[in-house]
Amino acid sequence: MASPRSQRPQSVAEWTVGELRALIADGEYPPGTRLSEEEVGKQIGVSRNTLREAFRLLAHERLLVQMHNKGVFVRTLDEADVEDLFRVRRMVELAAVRDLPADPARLARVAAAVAEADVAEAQGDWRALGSANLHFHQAIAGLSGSPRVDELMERVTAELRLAFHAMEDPLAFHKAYVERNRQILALLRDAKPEAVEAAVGEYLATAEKEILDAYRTATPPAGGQG
Amino acid sequence: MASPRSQRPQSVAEWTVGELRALIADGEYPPGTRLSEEEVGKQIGVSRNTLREAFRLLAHERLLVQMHNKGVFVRTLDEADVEDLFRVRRMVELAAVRDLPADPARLARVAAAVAEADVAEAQGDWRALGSANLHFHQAIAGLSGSPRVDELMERVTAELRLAFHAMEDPLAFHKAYVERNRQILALLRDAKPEAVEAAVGEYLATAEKEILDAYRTATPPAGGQG
DNA sequence: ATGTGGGGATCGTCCTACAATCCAGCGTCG
DNA sequence: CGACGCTGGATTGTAGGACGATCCCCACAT
Repeated sequence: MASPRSQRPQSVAEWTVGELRALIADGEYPPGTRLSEEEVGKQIGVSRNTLREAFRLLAHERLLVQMHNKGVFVRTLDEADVEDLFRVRRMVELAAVRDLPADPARLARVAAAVAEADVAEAQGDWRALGSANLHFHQAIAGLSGSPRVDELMERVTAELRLAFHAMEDPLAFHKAYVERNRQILALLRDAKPEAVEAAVGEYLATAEKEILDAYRTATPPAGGQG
Repeated sequence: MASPRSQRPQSVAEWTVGELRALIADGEYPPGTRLSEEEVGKQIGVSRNTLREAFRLLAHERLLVQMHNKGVFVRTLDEADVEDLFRVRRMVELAAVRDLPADPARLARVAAAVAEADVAEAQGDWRALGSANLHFHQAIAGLSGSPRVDELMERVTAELRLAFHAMEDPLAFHKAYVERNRQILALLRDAKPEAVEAAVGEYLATAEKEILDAYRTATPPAGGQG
């Protein structure tokens, strides 16, 4: 029944978490959607118990919000959320590039993300392009070599993806950053920490502004859920 | 039945999470302990379903580890964990004091933590003293004014607490940092960012070294748990 | 000493049950 | 005609039972 997007689920509950995460990221369940336990359970083929375990986890990751006796909803980010997410990104990404590791092999993941973006751009797939860009920045954060930072960044990007759905022209939005990321990679290869830090900082400022502008332009859907 | 350490549980599952967190932090369930679903469920008075929701959450927070078909165990930190935790602390705490907010009112929480430590030290309660010290550093991180950083730091300190149980003389260990924290508070009040950053950095280096030394001295309990 | 095969215990998952709560629709009353 | 309040249906929150799968311990045989 469920799509074969999964890996090798060690447990049904874990698999369910991944499945839901993917469904949310892909916009199958857009922000604001109410996820009925019975319905979703039937749809992806797990019991209510297992599903509730997954819901609780994803709520903890801020991808869902649980409203007592009313159900769980896909999270809708507000401006404060976006600002906070970028605050965290600044902290994480700038710290990562500030103390650059001597090991250039670590740049492989960064380079891979750039290549991924090229493919996605060629295909005009904005969702894949957005993912590629996020992967790029996960790789940047990954330069710190910290498992916990990696996990944090994964959560941050997952949340940020929720904001993408608010963009008017996602393809154009994401396209603008491909070149920028390529330049950052070049600076990383040249081992110029200050230049990298400046470039990443500038990137983050621009992206934040652009997303916030989109938020302020769009009619606030009013449906308060927090 | 369960102790009145809880707050205002919006749901039993949530309350259970808090309860377990407290039991682990207090050393009631020391690292390595196996938590039987049936046993714990009976003990704190929740059904197995609810308990499993809580377990899954705490495993996600790295306070527990779930081993397939073998049960959940209280996490045991290894050296790499401690190093990573301090890596994150450096990133978070140094970033927080680097961009100091002009608002001195934010220092209230920091000051409160110092006072808390004084009380705990006077009473010779090492657990309370350890908590106070952690609260101090949560307050430091809180200077960033980011909800997500706050949450991250809460998780980091919860994990770090697991390491405290490995210390030989916890009271002496924690005592050493009270004065240090008081000095940091003074520097914060004087609004001397560089000095604060240096002091916090030095603090972290010392604490990390001390904990790691304790780990290397203690006989490695060998019980690998994933 | 080593290998093998139960047997018991626990986990993982699903299912059912039921009180608590919310929501929509409807009727009553001002 | 609009506001209020009630009832009924639907959904959540939690408990509890069922059952296969898996692991661990131990007796037993080689």
